[in-house]
Amino acid sequence: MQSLLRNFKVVIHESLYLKDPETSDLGKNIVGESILLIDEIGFEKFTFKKLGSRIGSNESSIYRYFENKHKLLLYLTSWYWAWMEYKLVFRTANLNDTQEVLRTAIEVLSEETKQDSDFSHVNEKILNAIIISEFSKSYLTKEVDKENKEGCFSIYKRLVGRFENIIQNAQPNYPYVESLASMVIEGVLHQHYLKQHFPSLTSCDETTMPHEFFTHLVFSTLNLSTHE
Amino acid sequence: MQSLLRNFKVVIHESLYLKDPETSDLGKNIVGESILLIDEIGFEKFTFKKLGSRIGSNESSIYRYFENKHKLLLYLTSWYWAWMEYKLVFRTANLNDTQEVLRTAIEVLSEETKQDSDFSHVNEKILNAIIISEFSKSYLTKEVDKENKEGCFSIYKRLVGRFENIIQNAQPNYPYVESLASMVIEGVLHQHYLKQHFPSLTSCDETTMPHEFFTHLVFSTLNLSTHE
DNA sequence: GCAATAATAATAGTAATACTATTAATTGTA
DNA sequence: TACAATTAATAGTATTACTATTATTATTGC
Repeated sequence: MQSLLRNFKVVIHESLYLKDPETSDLGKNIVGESILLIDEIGFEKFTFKKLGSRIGSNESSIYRYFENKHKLLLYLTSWYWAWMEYKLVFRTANLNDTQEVLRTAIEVLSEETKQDSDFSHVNEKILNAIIISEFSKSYLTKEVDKENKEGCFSIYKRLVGRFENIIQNAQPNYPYVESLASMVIEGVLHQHYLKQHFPSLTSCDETTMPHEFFTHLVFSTLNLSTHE
Repeated sequence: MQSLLRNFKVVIHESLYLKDPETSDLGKNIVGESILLIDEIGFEKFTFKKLGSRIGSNESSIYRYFENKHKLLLYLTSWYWAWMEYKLVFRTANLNDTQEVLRTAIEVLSEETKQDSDFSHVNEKILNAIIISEFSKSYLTKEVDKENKEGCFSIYKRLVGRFENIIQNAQPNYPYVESLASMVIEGVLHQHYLKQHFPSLTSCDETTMPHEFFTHLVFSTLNLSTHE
């Protein structure tokens, strides 16, 4: 997988940037370091000025790549979901059994990113961490409908759509595919967050992984046995 | 219920305010109008200055009640969850069957607030709307652990705890109560948001209510029949 | 009814944010 | 070498998120 990922280039909707950050060292640096800085100080306190001084570059140079920090967040989240989609498709590719596909999909969606796969300027482990705490902020805004029309969330929606298909294939009669798919993808992030900050509100800990909870949930909701 | 609610006074942890807004007209006005203003322009663009000019009062006067806008949001969300807890307890009070209690609880948690119950300065319908789009922002911050220790989220945690008990009573063997409870409460808000802004990602629409999806989900996960 | 006290309003001021605009310096490429 | 594109540096603006001070208005205690 490592080597395959080396050839993986994320295609991000061009309304999310002014200049494609993949086309220059500065651009890659902006993306790579913004992930680390957002993780350290949180999105609210993150500014282009701070990022500039961190990468030894100027505030205004960053503005040539991204309109503002919100668009940068949209870029990073799109990157993450494109990467997740890639993992999902790859890991379920050669499976024949629809239930096996479903089980694997839930695993891919809910597993922690253990280590930086290190095929690019992006640290996926830390990107995963900021998705858990910042993703919601990318769409819980007053501009959501406008940005949605512009295609800012298309990668995420495509991923949810893929997961919907996987669910539907495993259980063609289930009537709430869309809600189940979106709830699991969002719920996984939420459970990871609770594990870190509100342990009393989750059953997930060192011994119980989110994926166990979600596998049980989805399979019993779909009236399928988990073979466990 | 209307008349009972008239006697209902929400007790909010005092670390969330500098001066209890319930003790003056200005305070009540701050709370009441902040809900409307946040709903109109969104939490990011909401400022005490704008609120001040809206209520014909001064910015600095608002600072005597709330340390900053984040604390005000914590106050409003606590108020909402306290009100929800009240509705939950009240509506499940005289039910004997544990499954009936569970069904009702899911209904209370996932139903839309249809109209302002008008027993206070708070418009619950609009408060419900801002909870859907702003609640996550109250805890997805770098200060979450510190504020959690101070008790800022205790009402919410208590509500989740109550729902956990309801689930556990209906099915004592279920191993993921905490996660199921927290996921449903959060998931309800998420499905409502999707319904408004990403209809393709949810099965909920004019004819299908979130509560149907969640009832089916919870009952099948707990291996209980829904009698439907 | 008056004084004391508390609450509110008005004003001013600060550091930081979220940008935009202009010009200068550097680098790549034909 | 030249000229185009990129990046850096500087400056500037309006707004935000406050704090501090003083003035005014209400409330309550005696």
